[in-house]
Amino acid sequence: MSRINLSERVTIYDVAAAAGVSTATASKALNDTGRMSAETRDRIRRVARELGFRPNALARSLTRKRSFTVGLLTDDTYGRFTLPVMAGISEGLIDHGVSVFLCAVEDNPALAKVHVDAMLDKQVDGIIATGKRIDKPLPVDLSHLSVPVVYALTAAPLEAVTFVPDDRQGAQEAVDHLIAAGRTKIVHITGPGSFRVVQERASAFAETMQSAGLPVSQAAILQGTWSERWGHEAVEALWSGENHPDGIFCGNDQIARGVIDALRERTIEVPTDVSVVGFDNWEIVAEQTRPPLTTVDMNLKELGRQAGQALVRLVNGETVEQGLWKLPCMLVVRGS
Amino acid sequence: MSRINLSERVTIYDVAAAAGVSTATASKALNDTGRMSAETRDRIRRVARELGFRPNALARSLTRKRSFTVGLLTDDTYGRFTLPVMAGISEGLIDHGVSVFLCAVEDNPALAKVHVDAMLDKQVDGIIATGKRIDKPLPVDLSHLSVPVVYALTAAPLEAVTFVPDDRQGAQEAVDHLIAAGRTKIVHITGPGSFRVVQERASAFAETMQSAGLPVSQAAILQGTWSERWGHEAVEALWSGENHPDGIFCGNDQIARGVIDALRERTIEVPTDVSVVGFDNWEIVAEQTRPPLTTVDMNLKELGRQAGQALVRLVNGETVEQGLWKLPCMLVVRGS
DNA sequence: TATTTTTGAGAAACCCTTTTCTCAACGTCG
DNA sequence: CGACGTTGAGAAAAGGGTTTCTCAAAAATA
Repeated sequence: MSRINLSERVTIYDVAAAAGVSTATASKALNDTGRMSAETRDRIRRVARELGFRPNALARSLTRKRSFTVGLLTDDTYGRFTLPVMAGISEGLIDHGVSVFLCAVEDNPALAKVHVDAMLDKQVDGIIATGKRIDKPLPVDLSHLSVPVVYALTAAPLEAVTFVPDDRQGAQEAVDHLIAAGRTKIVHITGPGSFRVVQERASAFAETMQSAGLPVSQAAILQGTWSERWGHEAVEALWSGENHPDGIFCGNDQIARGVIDALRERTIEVPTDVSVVGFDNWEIVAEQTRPPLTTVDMNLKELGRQAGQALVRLVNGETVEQGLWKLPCMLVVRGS
Repeated sequence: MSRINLSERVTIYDVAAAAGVSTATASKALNDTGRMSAETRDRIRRVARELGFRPNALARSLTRKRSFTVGLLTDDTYGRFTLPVMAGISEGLIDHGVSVFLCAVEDNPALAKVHVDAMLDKQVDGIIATGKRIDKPLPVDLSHLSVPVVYALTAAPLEAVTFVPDDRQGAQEAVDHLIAAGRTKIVHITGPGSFRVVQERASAFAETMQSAGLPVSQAAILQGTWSERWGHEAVEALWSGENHPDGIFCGNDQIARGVIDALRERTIEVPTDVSVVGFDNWEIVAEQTRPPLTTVDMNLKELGRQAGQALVRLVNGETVEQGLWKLPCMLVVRGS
């Protein structure tokens, strides 16, 4: 009945005792459930506030069978894409009172299993898997868990709920921007063909050119590495022949940086002679080029936020349409 | 006494029933506490394994008053330094069965408070604060919490336990490397003086030069921005006068990149004519320069790991020496 | 053989909150 | 004035473990 609380932490027993009611009544007052007079409710709330009562989430989770906690699995420890996604997830979920367990698993299946088991033991309500590439899965199978799973920026089973940037739409916006600027001889300098995003952006490039009635040969798509050096080399190659392009759509910002530098070395004016558009909006690169780089932003933070909210909906028993959610990219127009 | 378990999850009641013992005995068998015959203990364990029993960490934490969970607060959502630190923390703690709550707080004090309160409600055993600069604190005061706090790569109260890279030692190794390569006219091209790391690396540069008996004027330290462009400009400035340096220690890898590019434009050979050393070991930059960049690695992952382990010690009631722990940097020798 | 000690295991309390059920008091209606 | 619906609040169980205490049986000692 009455308990003596020796620890410093204020419990609902303390609140109930101070307000002269039972813990049942106190709980109902604080959660705005049950029936009681308005005065009682207010009094309990006031007492709770004065005592600085904060419910123990562990005990609450135990009865509610909801921990308001989710797990976030990532295989990326160095990349620049994961951090904004994770930040978006964290931000989007804290609004719902949900906390996020961070689990860095590298490419280690054993480590991944340890993390997943630990999360499950801690009764997470759901799991978000995220990574560095949309065409490589995490080193653990999450498809038969007892909790819902959402994927963001990583490879996933077909029937899963997955969020990725809309590379096609982003590429299309980039090319449309070049065309709108009056460019007609446009090439695409991009990364290794083994990346899915390279395929997507390249085919969107080709399609957009065609629908604009512009010629697009296979030679207009140059695959290399994700490096400034490759941007340099590609420009060398292009300008060693005749027929120079007047617009260049680059597969990422680093390549674009190399392209712009190479053009300047050749005293070709950007954007007067040639327009350049990048991809990623990696501000540390895009804002430092001369002129500043026009590029495509993938809205990764928003992507993370949406992934988090989708998971909350699943946890609440609502349905979320399965499959690939492609979130729009946004063209950031700067000076190039 | 006997309970019927309708949910799919296996509880200790199920184990106890299947083994024909009480939950008290089952608990003791599984935790290797209490007294019982070896046969009983083995039998209970075997049954638990067969049933796939995994204890509910929530229930366990409630009685043990240890949640095996810590909070990780960061104000960095884009930087490249935080992710390895976080990964190190996560890795170092999972070995102790500890999970990590990720909280991205930007520079928002209200958001930070929400996160801290949520963590405390969830009974975290401790908190790690991490950020992007060692001279800027997080937007929340963590100094009077009921749980221990450890700081990593962020500004902290003097009496706190804090982990940062040893910038002085790193700078010293860089300069020593240049001296060992026979360089005598060495300059330091670095970032804005408002950064503490700039001060530290610069003064270590000066001291190392002096102890080697080499002249070091104030003009040998050039402060600018953390950009390739500044590396370019600095080289322009240096080579516009007489008396060119034969060794350059750069404040970060981007500056070094700019320096190397500018030198190549002037057909100055690296490392034949001039040796260049960077700082950060940002592989995406350092491995792409021509030649690949010799640079200082801050061992951020290890730093995170140590911060996590220090927190575990504090949580266990062990003492950890207060103050600034400066963890050694490591020179990565490549081609420059 | 009688007494003490050790051993093995279970009953019950506890951790903190939520939730269902019960119940007295009160007001309303016929 | 008796039957009945409301209202306000509490008792108790539940959630899944851990831990302290108790106690009978077995073993050791006298």
